[in-house]
Amino acid sequence: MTTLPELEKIKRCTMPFRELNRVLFQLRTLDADRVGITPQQLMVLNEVRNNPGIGLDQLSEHVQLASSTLSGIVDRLVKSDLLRRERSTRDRRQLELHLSPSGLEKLQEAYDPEKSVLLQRMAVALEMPAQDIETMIRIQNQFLARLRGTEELERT
Amino acid sequence: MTTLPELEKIKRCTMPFRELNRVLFQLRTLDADRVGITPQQLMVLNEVRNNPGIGLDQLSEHVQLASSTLSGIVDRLVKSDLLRRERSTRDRRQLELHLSPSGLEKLQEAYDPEKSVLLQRMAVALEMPAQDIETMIRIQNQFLARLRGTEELERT
DNA sequence: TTATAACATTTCGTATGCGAAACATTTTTA
DNA sequence: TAAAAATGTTTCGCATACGAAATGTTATAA
Repeated sequence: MTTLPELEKIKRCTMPFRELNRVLFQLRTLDADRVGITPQQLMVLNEVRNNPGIGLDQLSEHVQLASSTLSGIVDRLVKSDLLRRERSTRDRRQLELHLSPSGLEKLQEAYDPEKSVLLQRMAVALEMPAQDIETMIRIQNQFLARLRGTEELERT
Repeated sequence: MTTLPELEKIKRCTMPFRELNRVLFQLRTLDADRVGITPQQLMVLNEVRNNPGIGLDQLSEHVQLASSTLSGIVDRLVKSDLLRRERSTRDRRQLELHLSPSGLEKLQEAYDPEKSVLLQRMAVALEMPAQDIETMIRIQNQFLARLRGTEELERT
C-alpha cells in the first residue's frame, strides 16, 4: 500500500491545483452573476470572442471541458441569443460559433476592467516576477507531461 | 477593455491548472471504474481514511468541494455501505465520518500500488527534482494568495 | 465505386457542483 | 436568562460534467 507520507506528498502537490480552480470559479462567478449568466457560460463567451468561428472540438481543448458538456452550454447560450451557431459549409460536421451582438455586450459588461473582480485579481497575480510565473508554468507542464505519460515529449 | 495579450497571459497561466485537474480526474476515474465507484467517491473515501472522524466542514477544506456537494456524495457512500456517518456526542451539529470495512477494502483495491494508474503516474511525476516541485508549490501558493487578495499573509 | 473507419456533434443517464435557504444546535451577546 | 449570532449539515433548484452511444458527415481503404 502506498505509504501515508507518499499520499501526503501527492495531496500537497495537487491541492494548489484544486484550490486555484475553485478560486477562479468563484471570481468568475462574481462577474457572471452581475450580468446574469453562469461562470462557465462567461468562460465560453470569452473563448468564442477570442476565437471567432471555433468549433466544439477546438473549444473543448481551449477550456478543458468535454464536448458533451460544451454542447449543452452552447445550446443554452444560443437559446439566450448570446451565441450564434452555424454549420461550416466546408464540413457540415463542424460548428462555427460566433458571439451575437448581445453576447459581446454581455461579455464586455462582465469583463469591464473597472468592475471585473476576476480581471483585477488576475492583474495583481500577474504582477509577480515574470520569471517566477515562467518557472511555475514550465514545471507545471513537466509535471503534467509525466502524469500523462508523455514526459519524453516535453524535454526541450 | 483588457487587451488581448493580457487575456492570453491569463489564459496561459490558468490552463495548466485546468489541465491538471482534468488529468487527475481522468486518472482517478480509471481506478474508480475498476472498483465500481466514481472518482469523487474515491477521493472522499481516501480523505476519510486519512482523517477518521472528520466532519463535512473539514472535509470540504481538504477536498475543495462545497459542503452541499459533499453532503450528497457522502449520502451515496453511506447508502452503498462504504462510509459510516455518525453524529458527534459533543456537538450534535457535527458529523463523524468513518470508513466501513467494505469501504476500506474498496479503497485498498482501487489504490493497490500495482494496479492504480493514478498512483503510478503520480510516482513518476514526483520523481521530478524535489527543488522543482517545491518551487512550483511555492509560486502557486503566492499566485493563489494574490488571487484571493490575501497576498500579505503569504509573504514570508 | 463501395465499404469501413474516423470525425464532430448531439443525446442520454447519472453524478456532481454550486449558492441560497432551511433546520437544528451551539456559542456569544445583551 | 433570553435573544441574537454563528456553526454544521441538509435540501432545493438549476447548471454543469462525464463517458457511452447514437447520428450524420467526411476521409480512407479495399
